[in-house]
Amino acid sequence: MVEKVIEFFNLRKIMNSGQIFRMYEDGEGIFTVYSSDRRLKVKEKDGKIFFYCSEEEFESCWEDFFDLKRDYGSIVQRAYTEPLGNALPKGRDFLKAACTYASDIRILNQNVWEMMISFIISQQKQIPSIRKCIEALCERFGTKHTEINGEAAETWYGFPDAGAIASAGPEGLKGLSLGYRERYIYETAVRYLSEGKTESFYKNMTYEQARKYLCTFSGIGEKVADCVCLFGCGFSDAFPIDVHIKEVLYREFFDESGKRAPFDRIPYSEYMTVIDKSFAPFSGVKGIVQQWIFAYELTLKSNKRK
DNA sequence: AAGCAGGGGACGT
DNA sequence: ACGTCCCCTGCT
Repeated sequence: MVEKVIEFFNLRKIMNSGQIFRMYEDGEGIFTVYSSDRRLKVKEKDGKIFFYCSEEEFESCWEDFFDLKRDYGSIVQRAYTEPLGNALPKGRDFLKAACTYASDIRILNQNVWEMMISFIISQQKQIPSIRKCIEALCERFGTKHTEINGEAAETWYGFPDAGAIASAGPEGLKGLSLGYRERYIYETAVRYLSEGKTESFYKNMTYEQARKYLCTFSGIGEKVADCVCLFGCGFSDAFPIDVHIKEVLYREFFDESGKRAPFDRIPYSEYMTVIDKSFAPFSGVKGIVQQWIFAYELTLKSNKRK
């Protein structure tokens, strides 16, 4: 077991931040995280974090997975001190509030292949349904793991590799509630397999190259590519733009001259321009700002519903 | 109770 | 720049 005191780290908020789907809270402050064929239990108690793994596994895997080597404090400080690229005072206040709420969310460094499939599944779906689909996919195609911890033996499944999905054939994904995404997943698996690239292939490209390359896979468009870049490839400048982000940017960061069309009918590229301008002080870590804004906007919405 | 709208999009004339 | 795609969920 590894015990740490970690600033800017909140497991529950990370679990609910939409960047990871295979993470569960089993009891008060006790979480299980799945990634590829690994599983980790983590506990938060009295300001300490307990990682239930060896020192060696922590250093070689989970420390990077949870992005613990990054100095989040300096990024947070920028949110309060640096002027924003645009002149809208409203946007600046919103960013500060978002940072105050969400600065303890880390951007995870997850498996690239797992991110590709997970975010292909995510399109036009809500989070609980995404979780169910991914879990079903793991049960059907993933490696079965059986561990005996003391008296209790429990079974869990790893995330399937491309070969397991490809060899099932084009009809192999039926019955998993994937809908039109079945074809995307199958085709992406076949191509990923045939190319035989490893994670480092994606991570060693520039962000722009990786993004463009990912978009050539079936079922991966700009938004999904940005999710893979940010949560998988380690490109912390990637800024996925979904409907929620569009709504916030439109409301808080657009000047009136940019508002001729409804927010959901303005193209991705125009939002990218606004982001580059508004968040220039965060160049290199724009994706972290995205996560603050996204998480804060979701809580605003869920509070409004009550 | 059946029917509708919408969901962290991608793709195609 | 538009409609269409599958499937689920929540609402009525």
